[in-house]
Amino acid sequence: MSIRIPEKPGLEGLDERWSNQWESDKIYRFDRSAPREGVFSIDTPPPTVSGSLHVGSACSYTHTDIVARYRRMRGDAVYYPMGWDDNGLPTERRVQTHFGVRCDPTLTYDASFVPDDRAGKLPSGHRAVAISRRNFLELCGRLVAEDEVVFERLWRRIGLSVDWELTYTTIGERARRASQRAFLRNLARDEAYQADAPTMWDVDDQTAIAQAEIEDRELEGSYHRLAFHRVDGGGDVHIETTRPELLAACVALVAHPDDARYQPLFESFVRTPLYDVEVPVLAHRLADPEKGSGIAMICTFGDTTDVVWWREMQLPTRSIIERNGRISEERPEVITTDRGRANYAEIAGKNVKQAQARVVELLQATGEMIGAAKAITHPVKFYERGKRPLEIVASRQWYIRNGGRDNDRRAAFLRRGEELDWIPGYMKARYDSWVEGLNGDWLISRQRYFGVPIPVWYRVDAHGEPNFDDRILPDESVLPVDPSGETPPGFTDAQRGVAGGFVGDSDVMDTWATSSLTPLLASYWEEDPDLFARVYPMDIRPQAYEIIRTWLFSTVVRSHYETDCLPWKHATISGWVLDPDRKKMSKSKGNVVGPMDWIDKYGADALRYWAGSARPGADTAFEEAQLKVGRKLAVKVLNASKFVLGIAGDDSDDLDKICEPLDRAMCAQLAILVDEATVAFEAFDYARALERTESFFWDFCDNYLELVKSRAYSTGAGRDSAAVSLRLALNTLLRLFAPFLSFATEEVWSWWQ
RNA sequence: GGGCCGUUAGCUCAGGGGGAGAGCACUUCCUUGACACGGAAGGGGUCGACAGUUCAAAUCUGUCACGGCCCACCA
Repeated sequence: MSIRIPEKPGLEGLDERWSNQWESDKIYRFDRSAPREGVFSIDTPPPTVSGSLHVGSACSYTHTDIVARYRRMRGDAVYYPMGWDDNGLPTERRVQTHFGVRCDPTLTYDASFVPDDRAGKLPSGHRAVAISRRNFLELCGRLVAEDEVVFERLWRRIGLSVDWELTYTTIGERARRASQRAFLRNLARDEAYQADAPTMWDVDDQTAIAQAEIEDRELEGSYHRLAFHRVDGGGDVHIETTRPELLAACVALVAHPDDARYQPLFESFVRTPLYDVEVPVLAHRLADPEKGSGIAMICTFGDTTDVVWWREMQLPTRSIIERNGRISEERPEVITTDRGRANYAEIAGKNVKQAQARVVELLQATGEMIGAAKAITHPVKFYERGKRPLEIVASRQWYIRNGGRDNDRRAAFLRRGEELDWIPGYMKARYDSWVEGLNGDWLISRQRYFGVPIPVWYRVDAHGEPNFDDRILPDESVLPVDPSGETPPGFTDAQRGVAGGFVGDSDVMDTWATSSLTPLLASYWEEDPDLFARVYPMDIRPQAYEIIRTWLFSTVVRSHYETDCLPWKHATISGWVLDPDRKKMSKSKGNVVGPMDWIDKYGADALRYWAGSARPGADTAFEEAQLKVGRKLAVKVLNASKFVLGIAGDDSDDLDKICEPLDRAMCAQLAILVDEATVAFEAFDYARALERTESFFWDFCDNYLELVKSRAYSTGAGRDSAAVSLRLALNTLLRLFAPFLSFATEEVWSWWQ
């Protein structure tokens, strides 16, 4: 044994040195011979690489690393992969702004295309260059490759003990293959299906959106009171609406069956203002007598209640909003009067806002709007990344059954939630309320480009029309496929889009449809059965609470279908990192704190310490002061270790030499600490383990070390007792600290071993 | 409308039936040979409010208030 202790130990350079050493020694490689019961496997969240890196990411990934390091010290073979979520709309958007391009799938590939790297810095008037789908996808791939390098550098720097041979991306070939394979199996088992139905639609991104991606925002709006005219000449019926621009899409009025005011009108007809279309007055339980005038107009489609009414009462479809958010140029056929046509021409081609303003002017001019608009604020549905309210558009989409329309499945998924060990336990309530509140199946198709293609072709009939019920599916062995570029078996490319030929499904799957497979993907499902059996189902899913309804739930759904079990035993849910003013950090607010600068200033251990003090599930404010405390602690560990090893570096570990009462008392306390920390770690309460260890350690330094100093410098049995005790304490404390202060403890270990 | 979490020192938070705690900040002092990126001493709180259970409540129960969040509704 040789002890080489630096004259003046310091933290400078430890992060770089040890993270490089760990990688070159490959000490975090998974042991593929470990039996399942000796494995601890982690379904690492693949970070969205186009997202911003802030200390929140560093914090939650450190939590998982703390757990991983603890399990490894307990003797487990830790399976700790890393994925990159590069698939999806965030990347497309970044490519669009970064390179100043937009995808036009009608263009052909231009191999000589060179993007303008300065485009992102050009003035906003700069027009996006239209490029082919393939060119666009190439740029996506190029940008995410750069992003992934930045992420990996950060993860290594904060000391994540990831097995860097186990990386995957959600757009990579393995992910596309797994995602398409899982989809085809869902389809074969009737867990996936296609339907032409009204769906929530983002008019800017021009794609359908799933319920899980929708959020409410409070918006200014106003009630407009409109006069419908009774066909029997009995006068007017007044309704109130926040969306007068949809008047041309009105298909009925509706009131509650028990509402005496409107009972005489049920089954009679009224004429719409401006357009003179006759619509029925109907009764339905969902009509609320308390709202507005108690009678509402049903439009196809103003909100989700309209969809319910439309479906349950089998009303006609009279859509006027196009996929781009503008009023259709094509007038509904039912508008036949001259003034109806003229009034429609006034709004055709306008966007929703413009159309609303014009409709109100027209209504005021005809006197069919009663009084002034009443300003209100009301919740409006938005795509969570969107800028304009969602519209409801009828379109053909793919769905996966998630219990939203099926009580047996819903109950099965609620039971899966019961089976799962939630940390902290109260996070389960979010899962339950989400599953209980589902109002439809999971819409997985997106009318976008940078995603996993839906692996389906359709036969084209003799008239040249695709028959969406006549599907051609690829064999699993040829996956992944791109139906937009590849030809189904038995066809030639010349038959694409022609009568008797085929067309490829042009949609891609939503990114959650692929990331819901991370436990399968990371475990090499169907690719390495031996490995899969050793690591799946996995032990933990670490993630943030805000994606319980998306990532966690959808993963439970997919694993339930594919492997008939939970994908993991425990879900460790981390909180948010807030800025020092307790506001959520977000790029748009400009309050994002980047981790690298802080690591440069205080060291990775300081950041790990700060992260380790955050309790599972709790929001944490970013505090520079805590980094200073962490740094101070790491320095203290180095100095105390230098002292202990300076005295007892060459002593034995013969515990029988511990004879002094003071030493024995300290060792007894140490044993209690180990028990407490172990219990805490086993329950994933790393913050408590850290707090107990830290508290013991400072007391150890300030009191025990001072008391024992003179004896330790002397000779005889008392000195030996002190020396052996010091070695034991240091050895133990280094282990307890190692999951947190991984660099400082590794440094000390290297002096000693 | 239903639900979850929180409210303890100036700040960040731990504790969880019987002494009100830690770190930071603040005050005073100490270049003692592991460490000045250190150490010693100290001031500072009716533990959100009210009621109940109990010999005893910051801690358990209930009600309420405030803050944050989730779900539903959203004409």
